[in-house]
Amino acid sequence: MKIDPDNPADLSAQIATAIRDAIVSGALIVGDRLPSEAELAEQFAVSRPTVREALKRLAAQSLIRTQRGAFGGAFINRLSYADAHAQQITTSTLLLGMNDISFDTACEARFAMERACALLAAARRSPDHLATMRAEITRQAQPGLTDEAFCASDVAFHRALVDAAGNPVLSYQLAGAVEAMQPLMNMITFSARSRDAIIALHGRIADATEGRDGPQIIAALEELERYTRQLAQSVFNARAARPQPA
Amino acid sequence: MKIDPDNPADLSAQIATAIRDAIVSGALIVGDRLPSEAELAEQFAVSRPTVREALKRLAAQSLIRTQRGAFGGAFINRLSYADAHAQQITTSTLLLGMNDISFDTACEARFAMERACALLAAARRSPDHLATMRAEITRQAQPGLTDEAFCASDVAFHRALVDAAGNPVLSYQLAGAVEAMQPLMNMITFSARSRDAIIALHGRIADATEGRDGPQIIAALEELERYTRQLAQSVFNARAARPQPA
DNA sequence: GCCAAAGAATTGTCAGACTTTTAAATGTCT
DNA sequence: AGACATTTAAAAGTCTGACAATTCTTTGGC
Repeated sequence: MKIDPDNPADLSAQIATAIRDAIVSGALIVGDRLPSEAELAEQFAVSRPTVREALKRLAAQSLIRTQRGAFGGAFINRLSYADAHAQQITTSTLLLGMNDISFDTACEARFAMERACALLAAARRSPDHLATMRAEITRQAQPGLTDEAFCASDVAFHRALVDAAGNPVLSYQLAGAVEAMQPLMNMITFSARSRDAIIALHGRIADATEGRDGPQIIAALEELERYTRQLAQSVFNARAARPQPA
Repeated sequence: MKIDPDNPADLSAQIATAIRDAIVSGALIVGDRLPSEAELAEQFAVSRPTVREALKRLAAQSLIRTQRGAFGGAFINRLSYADAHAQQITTSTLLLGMNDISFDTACEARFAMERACALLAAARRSPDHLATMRAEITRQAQPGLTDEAFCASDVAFHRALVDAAGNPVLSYQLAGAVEAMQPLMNMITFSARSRDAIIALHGRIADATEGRDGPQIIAALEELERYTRQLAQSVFNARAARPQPA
């Protein structure tokens, strides 16, 4: 592992890249301990703060974890599903928030991916997943629920459907698509009538999942996508008609 | 933006979280300049190295970019598709590499998501996407091609299909699924016969895309998934029968 | 008016010191 | 001998102060 002092890029970035490459290539494996900061500083011929900046870069991506004290140090971290999930969601949320992506585009992607889970979910759903879905539907029907809580429950419902597919990789990939939509969905005000419509569709999805009827899940999801896009459209129209001054 | 000095977590982590939250919540928007390191150090009542470690964490996630010189500093970065892609691929690759996920699980997820693009790709494909697909098929048929180059072309082919769906969010989400499979696929040795079979299926996919026949794309993808899993199975069986000593 | 040089702001890097945490090693008592 | 307290050493976490490199602005000269 070497770095080039003449490279215009930050030394800390170079060191981080060198170590990251070693991890991705398999030269460093989960549980391995990196040399101490002082040793790394010596190896790369840089100062300890520079090494530390590099390590913080890796820590930000959950690639390493550090432990203080004797026999502490930096250890190669097993990237857990939870960590990957979290990163995926942050990245997706920022991507959607910063690049004026239309609601339609995001919505289309999200439902296209969710429909991909339908057949697997129909085949593999457990009573547990069904129970979660039913529970969230019940919650969504509660009268005093804020829009934000309604959205959160909506996400939980759909995550249960995705998890029912029984494929952790799929769950991880979908997390970004489903959860990153939440801030966009939060912009919508859900009237009692629109809530009823959504809850009815959720009911259809839950029924179809219980009956292991994949195509029916897909049909309901398609309808839900249509309805969601229409709802968003009307919100945007209303907003355009009455431009809110700051 | 405040931090808690009594919190056992690193100060740099706390500062990074505080700034990240400000970005995600929209308090800081693209192009904004953060205060200089010295000013941040004063605001948070920590030293400059600590602030720098926090900034490096954010830089690792492409949330900020720094610029030297007068009127330089740290600026909120627009998270580009390219950056998001790259992060997605690294995360997915590591997740797959570190968690002994079975080939079948990864393969299932990847094809489930790719099939989700089929209908959109059929509706929206441009001549450009078709040309890329055909070109990659031609490359795959070349005799002297290494297994690695074959895999790379395979990825390029599938990415063209995904891009044909004309939804950048979908392309971004799929990037992880498709590209992260590559290291796993590289473990397979492709005989001339298996290459022919794959190329034939790629041909079917290209034809169906040209003919805007979504269901046919899905059917071909399903067959490709079956064939890929069978191929991997035979490789693993062969390996199990003749355990390679180190 | 244009070009070159000086100046100032800001990040990048270094050296050294001190603090805090942690686990191993050692010692002590029952 | 075994259990518990104490010491010790290694390592990350943090701070201070300094200097180098970079880059924009301003000023001076022509």
